[in-house]
Amino acid sequence: MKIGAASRLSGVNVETIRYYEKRGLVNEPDRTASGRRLFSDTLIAELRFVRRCREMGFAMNDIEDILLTARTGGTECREVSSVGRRHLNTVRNKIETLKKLEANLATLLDQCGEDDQCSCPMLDTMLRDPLT
Amino acid sequence: MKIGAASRLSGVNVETIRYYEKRGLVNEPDRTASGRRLFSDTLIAELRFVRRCREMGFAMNDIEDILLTARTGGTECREVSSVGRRHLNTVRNKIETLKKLEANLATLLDQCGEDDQCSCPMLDTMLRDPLT
DNA sequence: TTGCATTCTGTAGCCACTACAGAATCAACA
DNA sequence: TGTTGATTCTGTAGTGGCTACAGAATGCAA
Repeated sequence: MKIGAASRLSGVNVETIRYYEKRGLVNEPDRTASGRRLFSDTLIAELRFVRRCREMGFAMNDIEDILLTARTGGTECREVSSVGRRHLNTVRNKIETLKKLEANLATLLDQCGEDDQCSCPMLDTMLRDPLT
Repeated sequence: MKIGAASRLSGVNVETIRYYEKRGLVNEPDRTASGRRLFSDTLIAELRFVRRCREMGFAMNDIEDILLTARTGGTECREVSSVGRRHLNTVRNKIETLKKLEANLATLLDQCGEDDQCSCPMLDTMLRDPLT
């Protein structure tokens, strides 16, 4: 099938598919005589897999590693799950950072309240105090 | 003071200071006869403010808006705090997204366990199932 | 055959920096 | 005064993960 159908089936944007190909993330598809890409079911599955990994927040390098592992040595669990655990850590750290940020922001906004003040406590604080 | 000292005092990287200037985020500093930048205390304060906003995750456009408001009309609370509330929403959404992601990842990794399997459940799942 | 949809390649833009190259200037010391 | 090393200067290119074009070619239906 051609790239439009591949895009619909895999959920990956047409431009993004070409980008993945150029980046060497997925294999190059065959071509028609006139140069149009022809996608096999295998390739579609790979695209879908990449999309899911991206939705899980994996970096392209990680996905590349996983795909290489999957293509060459079968699906070696230890290899793959170590990438996964590393990523899970990153995600948890991000959540922690964002939670602190949320708390800080909420505190600042609380000071602002509803009233129509001339000077903004949030602005004042950020101009003056060190924040955690 | 020169850019190195300004960087130490404001906590903003030297290259980043020049970048902010080029972007028009902060005002252009005076120069020595030989072209070196000379930073006033006001400019240092502005840089520090920008750093704090960035640490809170504000986008440069938002910071630009806030600084413009602060420079022209004083510190109008409504203006500033609406930017703040918008940003707080963004942060909360991000946290929610990441939490779902964390749950998904943890589930997948649980299936993998400690054993030395030949096929990886995490990989299998991502190749096959739609994820929430 | 006309006209629209799809696809092609290649390039540039997004964000918020960071990392250089290569030149100039400055400050301290012999 | 000469020299060394630190700092600063401008400008450009790279990062990640796309997205958005331009301009050409091809495919397909009325």
